[in-house]
Amino acid sequence: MPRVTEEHRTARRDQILSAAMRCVARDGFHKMTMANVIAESGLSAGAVYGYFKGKNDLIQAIARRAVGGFAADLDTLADGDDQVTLPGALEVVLARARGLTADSEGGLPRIAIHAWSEAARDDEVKEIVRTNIDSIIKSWARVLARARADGNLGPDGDLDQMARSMYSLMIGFALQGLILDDVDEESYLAGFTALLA
Amino acid sequence: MPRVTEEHRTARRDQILSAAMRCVARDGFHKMTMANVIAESGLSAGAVYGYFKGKNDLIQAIARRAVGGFAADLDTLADGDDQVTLPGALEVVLARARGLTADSEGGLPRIAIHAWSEAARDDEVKEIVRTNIDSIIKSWARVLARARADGNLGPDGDLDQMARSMYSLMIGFALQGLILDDVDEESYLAGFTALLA
Amino acid sequence: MPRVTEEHRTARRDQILSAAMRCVARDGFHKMTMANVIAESGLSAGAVYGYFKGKNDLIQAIARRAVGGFAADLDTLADGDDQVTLPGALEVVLARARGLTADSEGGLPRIAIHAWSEAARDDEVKEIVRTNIDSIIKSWARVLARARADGNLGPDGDLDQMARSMYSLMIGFALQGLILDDVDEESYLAGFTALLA
Amino acid sequence: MPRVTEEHRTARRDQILSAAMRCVARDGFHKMTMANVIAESGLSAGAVYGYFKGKNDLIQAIARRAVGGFAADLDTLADGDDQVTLPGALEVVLARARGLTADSEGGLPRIAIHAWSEAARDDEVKEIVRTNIDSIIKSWARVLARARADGNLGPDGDLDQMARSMYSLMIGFALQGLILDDVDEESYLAGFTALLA
DNA sequence: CATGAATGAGTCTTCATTCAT
DNA sequence: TATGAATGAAGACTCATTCAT
Repeated sequence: MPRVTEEHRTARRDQILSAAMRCVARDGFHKMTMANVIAESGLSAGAVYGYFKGKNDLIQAIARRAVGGFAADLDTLADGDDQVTLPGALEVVLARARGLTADSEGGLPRIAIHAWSEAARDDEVKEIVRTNIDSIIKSWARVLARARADGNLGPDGDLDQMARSMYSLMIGFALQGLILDDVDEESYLAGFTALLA
Repeated sequence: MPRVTEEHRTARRDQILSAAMRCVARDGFHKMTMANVIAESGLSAGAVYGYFKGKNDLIQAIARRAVGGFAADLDTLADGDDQVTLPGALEVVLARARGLTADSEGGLPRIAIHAWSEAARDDEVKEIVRTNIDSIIKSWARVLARARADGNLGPDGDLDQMARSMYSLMIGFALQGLILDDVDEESYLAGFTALLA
Repeated sequence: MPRVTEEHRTARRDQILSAAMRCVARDGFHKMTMANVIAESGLSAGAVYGYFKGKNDLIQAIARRAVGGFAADLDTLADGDDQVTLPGALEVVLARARGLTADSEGGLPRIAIHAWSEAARDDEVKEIVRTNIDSIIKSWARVLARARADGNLGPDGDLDQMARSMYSLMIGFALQGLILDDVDEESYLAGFTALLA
Repeated sequence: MPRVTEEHRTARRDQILSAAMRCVARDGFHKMTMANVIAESGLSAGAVYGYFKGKNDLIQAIARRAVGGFAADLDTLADGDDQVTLPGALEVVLARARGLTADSEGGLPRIAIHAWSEAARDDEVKEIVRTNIDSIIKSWARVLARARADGNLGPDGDLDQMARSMYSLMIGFALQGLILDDVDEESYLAGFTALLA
């Protein structure tokens, strides 16, 4: 029978996590210091450590949240009533990515890139990212199946293999958007559409 | 200053850089310690600092080397005599990426991912990566122009915009290859080819 | 204030003290954390602080209980009807020490050693230990007086001075029993008896 | 080919160790802070960590030095030309203990008590202390053998068992000397001698 | 009274960099 | 020019204690 409600705990955890994500977006995982997170969260050191076992635990929570949510729209597309085309589906996803970039938490795509980097050296983060990529590719495969059913995709080709290319197109946009100055959905989509033609 | 000395300097610098790249491939930029680099290079602290101003300088040199070299083959393709198709061009690049992964320096693609992450928080590295992406996209645009000239690509579409998708397909492969277990050039290419159909 | 409440208070205090002694036996005074004591006692932080002013207060209570009780049998011996010999008296005390080692509270001798160590740096604990040693030596002196009266000890020698050696023999056994593997009462007593011969 | 001589390293290590022993004598193992040791040694944090892996390593080195040296005289006695009696041997050892108490490093007996306490909770320190006790008991057994050969000890009794009592008498003196105010070699020896009579 | 979340000063440890030899 | 011992600021984490509920 907790003295403090479960909601309160969740809210506090979220408060810390959001603060930490702002730090990571600004500094990356390894230049994010616990002191910064503590200051940014407005709590005390002890409080933060009451909600997260340590910096590693926090990093994993951040990675989980950062890579999730990119592909939320894909399942909606696959299950929706509208005609599904590849450029149309990609457009929806890119729009989401754009939105996340301007997010209050400081840019999920940016954090996602840090998560990939961390996944390249830490097995626990790697597992988080792997699971996420798998899930997104599965979603893309469903979208492609739907496009094929709608007659907007040729009958040949393994959907999972094709989904990997769609995943690449999606994250490639996120990366280019962060590094280059002149990347916008419209021209990126135009390029992809022209390629398909 | 005699020429041998200059060669000696270059060799030494390379020796340090190679050691540092092994460290980064293993640990990432921020868990790479100068002590590790010093030990791995077999030189002394003072020596390393004689060739690189500091850790930042070293990081930038690593980033430069890591992101370079991915697209060396693209210009060859554009200038060569063989017919150029998109899947064919992508195949060449993926094969190169595969080769680099098993490199003695510990995997350039891995380091490249660390470089993107670092670019997201450090403007000097960002500039290095930006220049590199620009250059690769330019090369892809040349390849696409050649493919169009060869009649293997439709007449419509802005080549630079299309090149961005090709860049995405290329780096998406590198990322998936690092995180997922079952990524191979053949199936990835098959997916891309099916998409084009 | 009703009597039951007072009993309740005493029981609670004891509950905390026992929990704390298990912690000290396991971890020593300084690696014993209040959090551990709180968890081990099954009470809340506030409750524990209601019974003990703080960690120091708890440490002193533990020290008091740990060093007491070692020599309870000595007075019984001095006042009893049986013939008193030195090996016989020592045997009784060693048996008690053995028993305490296996105690539910985790080994009083072990805690006593921690108390000596603490006495070497904290004057309040030092006073507790000093009082206890004085008292045990006094008891030994009474036992020696009785042995002399029984004709089992020569007529010469200051009893208080001799008592100090008996104290040493007693605690030396406790210490050796904790550190060495092959210490048993029988052989230790045999050694002492042979020395006297 | 070290740039700095081995002697220099040894001297530095000793400088740190001595500083640390003063800290332990004053504060005990767990209230000894690395910051104190660093300040007391006059070196920097990094330097200290260059000579000791960490606090644990330092604790073990302190424990090793503190418990050693107590019994150095015993072997000399056993191998010497003078008649050996038990009170005579004990006197030599007590005199040494007295001397160490006033030592520049702050009192080896005091630190030894801390070491026993630590041995009760840390297996590595326990092993150090165990080895030391074993060795002292062995030395006492040699002294007793010599006393017996000299006709100053009865022919019966296992020497190793008797040696344990001698060890107890020795450390009991050290402990009492630290806690009680009125302990001096003379009266302690008188008590022991009277006991033997 | 009881609770246990929150506090924040204090610990140990690392590591980029320098500079006397 | 080369060395590597030394520096010390900065980082992650702990834990005795309090106090709002």
